[in-house]
Amino acid sequence: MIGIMLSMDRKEELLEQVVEHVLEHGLIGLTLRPLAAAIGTSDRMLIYHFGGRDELVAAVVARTNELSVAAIGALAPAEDVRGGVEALWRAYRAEPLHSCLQIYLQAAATGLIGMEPYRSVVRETNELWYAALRGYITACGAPPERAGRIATLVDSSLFGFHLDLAVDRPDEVAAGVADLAAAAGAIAEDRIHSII
Amino acid sequence: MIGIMLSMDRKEELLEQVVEHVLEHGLIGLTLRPLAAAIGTSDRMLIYHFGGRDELVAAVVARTNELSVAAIGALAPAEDVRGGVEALWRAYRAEPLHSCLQIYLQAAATGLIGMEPYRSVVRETNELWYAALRGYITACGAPPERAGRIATLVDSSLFGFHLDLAVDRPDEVAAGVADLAAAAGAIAEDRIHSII
DNA sequence: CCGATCATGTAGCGACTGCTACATTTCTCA
DNA sequence: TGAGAAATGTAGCAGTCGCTACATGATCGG
Repeated sequence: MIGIMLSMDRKEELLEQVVEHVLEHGLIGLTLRPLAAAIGTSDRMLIYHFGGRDELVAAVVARTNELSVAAIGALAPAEDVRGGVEALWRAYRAEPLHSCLQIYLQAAATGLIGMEPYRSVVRETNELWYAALRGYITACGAPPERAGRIATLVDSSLFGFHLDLAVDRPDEVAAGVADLAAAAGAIAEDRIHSII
Repeated sequence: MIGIMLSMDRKEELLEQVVEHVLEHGLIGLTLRPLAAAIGTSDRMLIYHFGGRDELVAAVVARTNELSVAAIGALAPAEDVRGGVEALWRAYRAEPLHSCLQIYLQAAATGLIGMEPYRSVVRETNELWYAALRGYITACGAPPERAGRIATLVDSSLFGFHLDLAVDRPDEVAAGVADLAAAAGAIAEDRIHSII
């Protein structure tokens, strides 16, 4: 029993180190031997504890998603939806969310072409992440019947901004986020008709 | 001279086949031998004509971006910006833009972790793509002084929707696009203050 | 028709991949 | 304390990677 407990601890300890390494060096092109050497173990042990590369990758993606969800959970609700969107955007640009979203991006891009286990694990993480985002939007005062609609708009757009910001145009994105926040606020307060 | 012409034609011919294969099977994990076998040549010849795997990948990303820009260029301008955003969204979901954007996503995700040639070629394609999008927004009646702001908002958000649509929630995205189109229209007509 | 350049086939190199067989050490618990 | 399980080290397997040396067709201008 204690042996099992200890082995679980060892696996958990390895996972934390692997996640730390992946957050810094990326998920695409990850291979066992360089990874193992970087965290002071061997490919032999990674396979022993996780069962194979696929399971290790799935565990990493799931864990980084947990970190993302926890980061949203730790975010203090803003006064209104518009302030919430801006607070979300600040969180997107800070750690740990910034690096976690990059991992998600790499997993999603790989999963889009059907590669497992990326495809499956990304689908699973999406539900948890979307629920967390919808919860935060609701906590910011969005009416529950429109929280899902707002969360979808904000989720997609902020992720697009995140990618654009990382790739190019670091300045012009700010205005876009402000516009998005204004639109989300208008939807929340049912003033969306004024812009339609 | 004719020999050179023929060799250029051969390289171009190979590139078209490679792009066709990549559009279908993805960019991440692309390797020379299976690719060559699929299009009826050998890794030896791909390296001979392109110089190496990196140059081949860069050529593929640049070419798919050209296809994307051409698709935007072939898009008839809408009556207003709001209609333009919805027309863009329809184009995003149809070929060839749908597959081209998936290639861009994979290249961007790989370039984000610093891997060359992805990082460099994605940066180069971004400028052409952004210019094409801004041009279309302008053609739809956006005032030039706000076309860049609108294009950034629309580009980031629609790409986020594209990713979300491919991964999950195919239904709930429609309302988000409509909201985005409304917001873009409001910005274009300087009615954005009404929602701020 | 001949030399030269281009194009392609053949074979293989060294490195790396995930993974495994086997032996060994370390630890736990009766 | 000793038996058994868990954890780890060592060595290597079969496969794939990008790439290249070498030889051979193919095609051209002179």
